[in-house]
Amino acid sequence: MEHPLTRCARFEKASELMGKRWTGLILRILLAGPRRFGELTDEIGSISERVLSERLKELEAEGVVSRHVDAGPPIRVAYQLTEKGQALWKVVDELGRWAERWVDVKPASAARKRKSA
Amino acid sequence: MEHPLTRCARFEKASELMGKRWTGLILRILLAGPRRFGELTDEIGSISERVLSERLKELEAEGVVSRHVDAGPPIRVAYQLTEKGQALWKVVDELGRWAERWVDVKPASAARKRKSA
DNA sequence: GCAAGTTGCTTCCAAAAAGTAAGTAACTTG
DNA sequence: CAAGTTACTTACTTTTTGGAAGCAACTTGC
Repeated sequence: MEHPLTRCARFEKASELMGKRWTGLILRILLAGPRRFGELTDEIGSISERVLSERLKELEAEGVVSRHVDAGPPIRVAYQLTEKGQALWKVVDELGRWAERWVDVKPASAARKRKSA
Repeated sequence: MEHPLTRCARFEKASELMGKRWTGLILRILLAGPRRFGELTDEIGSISERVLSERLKELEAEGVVSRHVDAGPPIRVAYQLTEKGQALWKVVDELGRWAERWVDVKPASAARKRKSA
C-alpha cells in the first residue's frame, strides 16, 4: 500500500497520460460510445488529424482504447474504451462537475458567480 | 443546464488546464498543503524551474492557486490552493484511485495483473 | 472503367511548448 | 564582503503541436 499524498509513480504515469493535450476530450467522447476517426476529429473540432492519430496510438499502447477495423466493404475503423479506459469515467465525470461549477466560459463581463451556480 | 456528454466549453477549458504537463502533479502536492517554490521543484523532481514558474502563473491566473509572499527576513513565497483549486481534490483523487488500480509501474515482466489488483 | 469522392491516416514544414543551463535580485551567513 | 540560498528569468536547444497536403484503399457517378 502506498501513501496517498507522497510521490507516487502510478499517479505520475496517470497524470502524464491525462496531462497530454486532447486526451481528456477524447476520453469524454469515447465514454459516450465508440467513435470512428473522422467522428472524433469532427466532435473535437480543433484537433489536427496528426495529433489525434498520435494520441489514439498512445492510448491504445496504454491499453485505454482499442482499435477495431471493420473491413466493410466500406472500410471503417472504430475506437472504443477498454475496461481500463472505461474506468476513467469517474475522473472525467469529476472534472466535468468541477468545470460546471467553477469554469466560466466567458471570462469578461457578467463574471459574477457565487455558490448559487 | 447542459448535457453531460455533448461538447461543452467548460469541460474543454477545464481539460485544457488539467491537460497541461505537470498540472496534475502540482495540484496533488498542493492538495496536501501550501508549498514554496523550491519545495515544489524538489517534490516533483524532474520539472524545470522555468516550466514550474510558468505553470504556477497559469494556475494563479485561473484562480486555482494563490501566491503569498512572506517578506521574511528570510523571504519566502508560498503557493496554496484557492477554494476553486481545492475543489479539484475529487478529480485528483479519482485519478489516483484509477492509477492505483490500473497503472502498472514496471511495464516489462511480471505484468500479469487481474481484477485482484 | 475511370475520374471524383470518402475514410483513415502519414508526411512535411512552421510555430509553440518544454528542457537545460546559466544569470539575477534580494537577502543571510561566515 | 565573498559565498550561499531562494525565487525566479533569460537565452538557447529539443520536442510537441498545428496546418496543409499527400496517399492507399475502397465507393459512387456516369
